[in-house]
Amino acid sequence: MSKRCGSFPTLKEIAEETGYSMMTVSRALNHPELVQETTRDTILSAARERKYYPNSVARALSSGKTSIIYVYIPQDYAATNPFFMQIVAGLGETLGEYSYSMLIKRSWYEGEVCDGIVLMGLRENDILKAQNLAESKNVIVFGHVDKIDSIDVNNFEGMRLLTSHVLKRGRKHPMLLSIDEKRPFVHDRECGFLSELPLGAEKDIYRCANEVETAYNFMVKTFGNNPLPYDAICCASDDMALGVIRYCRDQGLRVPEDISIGGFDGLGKEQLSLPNITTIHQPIYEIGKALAKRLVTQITSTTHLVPTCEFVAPKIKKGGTT
Amino acid sequence: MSKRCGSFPTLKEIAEETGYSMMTVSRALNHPELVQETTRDTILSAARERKYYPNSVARALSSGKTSIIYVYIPQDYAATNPFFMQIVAGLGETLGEYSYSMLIKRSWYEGEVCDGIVLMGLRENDILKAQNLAESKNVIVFGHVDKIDSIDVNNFEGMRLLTSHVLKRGRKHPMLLSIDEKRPFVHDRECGFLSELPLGAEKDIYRCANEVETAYNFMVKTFGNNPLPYDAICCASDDMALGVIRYCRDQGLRVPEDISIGGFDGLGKEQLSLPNITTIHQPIYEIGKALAKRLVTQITSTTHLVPTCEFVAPKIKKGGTT
DNA sequence: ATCAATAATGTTAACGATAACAATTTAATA
DNA sequence: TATTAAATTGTTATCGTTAACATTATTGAT
Repeated sequence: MSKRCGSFPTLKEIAEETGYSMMTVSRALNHPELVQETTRDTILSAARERKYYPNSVARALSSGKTSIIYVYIPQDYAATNPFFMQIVAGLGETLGEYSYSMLIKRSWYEGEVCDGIVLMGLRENDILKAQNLAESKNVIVFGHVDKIDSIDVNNFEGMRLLTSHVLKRGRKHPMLLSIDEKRPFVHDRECGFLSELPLGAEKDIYRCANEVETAYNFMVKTFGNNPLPYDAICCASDDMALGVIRYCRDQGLRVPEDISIGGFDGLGKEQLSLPNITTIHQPIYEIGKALAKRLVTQITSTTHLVPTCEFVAPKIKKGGTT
Repeated sequence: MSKRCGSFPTLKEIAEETGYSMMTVSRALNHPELVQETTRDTILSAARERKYYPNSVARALSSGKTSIIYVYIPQDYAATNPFFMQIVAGLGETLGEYSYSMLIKRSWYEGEVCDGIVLMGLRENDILKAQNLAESKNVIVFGHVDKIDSIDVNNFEGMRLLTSHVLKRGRKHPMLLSIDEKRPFVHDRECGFLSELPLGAEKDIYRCANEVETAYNFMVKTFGNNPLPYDAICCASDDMALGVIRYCRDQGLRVPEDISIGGFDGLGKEQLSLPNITTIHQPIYEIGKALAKRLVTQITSTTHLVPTCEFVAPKIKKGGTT
């Protein structure tokens, strides 16, 4: 049978039992310094004995503060995506420290009642809605968005690092296997790749869907059994790198002796290959914590904060494939 | 600056604008069949135009229903633990289908206001509290608990499967590297191991902490460079199996030619070894979905449901280590 | 045409807490 | 001692919505 609130007392009952007004009871619990010591003791011990717990819903309605942060995980990503799971873990960790709870949602609209909102994986057509939302609510975004407080991985720098790394190891002709989506992070990674190469390297960028199988098939279809015109392959994800490694080995190429292969993400998949893939590690968990901290700052700040986008530089995690 | 509810209208304002009472507006939105078609149209279009969104907090206070499910992830587990993340993902998936939201918490007390509660990873001293809680609230537990609706992996059957598998492959003397914790799931796995062996096999159960390094060190300390008196090692987790594999290879033993090694969990770690570890795969994501479904049933049921513990049998995922 | 049943809307009172202001008591100062 | 400031407690209104009951309008049956 559906169970209701149980038998816990309300503030009113505690007030009646102790003979004080509801307001004094409320104060004894929330602002004990405003209440005389003796009454405070009376009230607090009565509350403890009768197992009084404040009703968070009533409190939220009255005070306008919910202590709840809405976290939106876009529906078009699997909920088990380690990327989002790590961010959520980081968020939860830090929000908890500030006594905020985290409400996970998979679709969003403008009318939610909460103290703050975390958005991530925004698509082009969500951005305007998000900027709107940010005018009346405390919002923080994972990913680079104008006019909203946001934190992003420096994808440009990440791919620049990887490209520079293979060049330093003596490779002359790297290609980039990029992701077949029009997303800012993809573009940034491509620019990072180009920044380390002479003009004209655009032709060395290839694109396909971000999956092991697809990357493998793409390589087969594009290069078949012909000799590869490249001596290094930078991949926009570790998944793709796994597919590419398989293709190269199929072709009898030794990694890293004959060809260098680098990945991007560093969320664990790089360990699925032996030797481990050299990858660009995104500190996702730490970013989750940083997002939470910034959001709390925004909520508790009394002055208007200028929206800022912070870029976190990822680090290279050297494996054995380069 | 801390931002408030923004400029969204309340139900009262919609009522005033359309000339109807608040109650009629409320009904038009929640029980449209009770309202005349013409008024319904007037109200609904006004609501849409003015971007009215019901205040979920007020609704919850008034109706006593929050549409929120509290999910407790024990504090002594990392929030990034794939085990919990997978369950949470499954929970979120199914709860969303029933329009429930999921509030992630890391510590719990009895006075929460919510429609239902999911508990997992309960310790001995939490169980009584949980049973208490379940008397007045809708509670479901991951893990076997008396008197509360719960779902658990059949750990006995899982380890029995693994043990039986290595025996069928011709091994004669398997040992079990179990986890050094007094938890029911550990005990069940040990019993599953024993069930396939002749009496006296208790002496073949060893225990250490559930970590790669610890398992490796334990093996070094226990068996050193002496010849192993076993031809198969069942491990209570894939992490431990990884440590054991390293030890065996250090000793010059070939896996699986000289010795069979099996793991438990099947959450991805089994792929970190080449060949992949033969493991017992726990369908955690599906269990998350099942937990959600059972909880929703409990919430919406009008009759008292007898608490049941459902055991889900895990399946063996054959790798190359046995 | 009358009355009962039904449909459509309205009124009042919660839900459980806190904010804002009012009143009282106590302490401190001149 | 008078007077004011500070500390303590109380009163009232409010947050935005829905449940329960009350009213009015409409329909159908006799």
